[in-house]
This record gives sequence, structure tokens and C-alpha cells, in this order.
Amino acid sequence: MPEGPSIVLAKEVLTPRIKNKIIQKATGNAKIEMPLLQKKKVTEIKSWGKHLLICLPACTIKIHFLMFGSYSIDEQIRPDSRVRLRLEFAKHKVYFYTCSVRLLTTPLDELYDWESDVMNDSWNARKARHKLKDIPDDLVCDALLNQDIFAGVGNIIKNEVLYRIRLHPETQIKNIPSKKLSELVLEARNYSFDFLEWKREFTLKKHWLAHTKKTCLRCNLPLIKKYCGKTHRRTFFCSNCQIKYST
DNA sequence: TGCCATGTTAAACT
DNA sequence: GAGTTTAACATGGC
Repeated sequence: MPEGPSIVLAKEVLTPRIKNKIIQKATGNAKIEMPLLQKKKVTEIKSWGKHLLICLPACTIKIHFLMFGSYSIDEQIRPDSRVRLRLEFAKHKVYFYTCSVRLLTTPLDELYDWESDVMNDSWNARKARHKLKDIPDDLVCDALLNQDIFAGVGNIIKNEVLYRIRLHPETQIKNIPSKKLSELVLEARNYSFDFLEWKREFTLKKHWLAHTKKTCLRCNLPLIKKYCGKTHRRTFFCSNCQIKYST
């Protein structure tokens, strides 16, 4: 569930079912003021990076699925005690499990920079480049996971993007040639949309080239699995095909 | 069977 | 106070 494209998919599925519909009842073990949701109309469903945003007239329900979160529609797939949030509408019921639920009262445009969400129409590649310039010493594997720069990019996308553009995950941002940096920013978004389509067709895993793979399909050498950078996230790469630029 | 992972936050440390 | 490490969350796949 977690990475940006999965959230976009959830938004697509939920919108026709609950947009402009009234929440008849809100329950669950989420530590939020449930009564605030009662009888409120869902005006919009948005996403920013890995955040799913269910907008009501006076507040927004922010859902973050973390690592294991899930949701279901019209069918409760876990016991009542595990339901974090249940939204009941006239025709549909939506269930959220194992996720973080918060209520936002600040206008979203003040909280979120839509230009930093790789899935958003307003995605601003130039801005991302500038932000990268501000963290010259960071490794690219960490930079890709930085939600202030690439909101929505997760560990799978990170690994696949770096493999695609043949860039070593432990390359420092300042050493990446300008052209390669452009490629990085471009592919962070491109791959995310490929991810979305594959996820939609339930064929995402089949398309992984590096993530969880043992062998480089380009040169046939074993892929390295290493917990890279300050994020210490699982990183799969080919030390032969992926160039590590240095000073 | 046990380990580990598409993630983030906050507390507990140094 | 900064930076780093750990725990917590709690499910499913291998």
C-alpha cells in the first residue's frame, strides 16, 4: 500500500464512491474526535505523497498507511477491534486498518507543497533540482526517500529508478553530473507512473528489475544488497552497471 | 517457523 | 541542543 502511486490508486477507487457523500457514522479505534465527522460531506479526496486526504467542509482526515496499512470497501476484513476507522455512507462503508489517522484543520494549501509530490499535476522538477543542490553531501539513495523533495517515492521506486538510470545509490548529490541529475528527477516521476499502471494491473512485482533481485539482467553479475545511507533502507544495485561518480 | 519489509514518529540515547 | 539509535505500530510473504 505505502508508496505514492498506491495512494493515488486508493484515491481513484474511493472518489466515485464517497465524494459528495455524507458520512452517516464514523467509528474505530483511531484517536480522533469521531463526532466531528458525523453527518459531514466528503467534498474532495486528495493525495500528497503517501498521504491520503479525505476533505470535509471544516477539516481533513489524513491517512498514512505506514508500512502495513490497508483499506477495504463494503467488506470488513478484520475484527472490530482492529478497525482503525470506519466511515459509513448511505451506500458504502469504507474501512481503514493499521494506519495513522489524523484530523487536519489547517487549510491544505498551507500544509502541503503540491509541487513536491511526484504524482501531482503540479510536480515541479526544477524545484526538486534546487532542493537537491541544497543537500550536496547527501547520498542519492537518501535524497530519493526525502519526502520534502520527492513526496511519494518509497524504497521500491528508489531502487528501480537508480537501476534504470544506472546510478550508484551511494553517489553524493554534488558529484552527480548535471545531465544525470535531470534524469534522476525525470525518472522519479516517470517510474512512479509506471508503478501506478502496473499496480493497477496487479503486475507490479513482475516488473521489478532490481528490487529484491539477485542478478543484474544487464551484465548477469550478482546484484548487491546493502542497507545504504542514513536511512539504512534495503538497497539493491549492480556495482558494475550503476556508476558511482566521485570527486 | 521466524525473520523481515513498500514507513514514520517519538522517545531514548550519546 | 544536535545527531543517532531504538521502539512502536502490527500484517503478510517467503
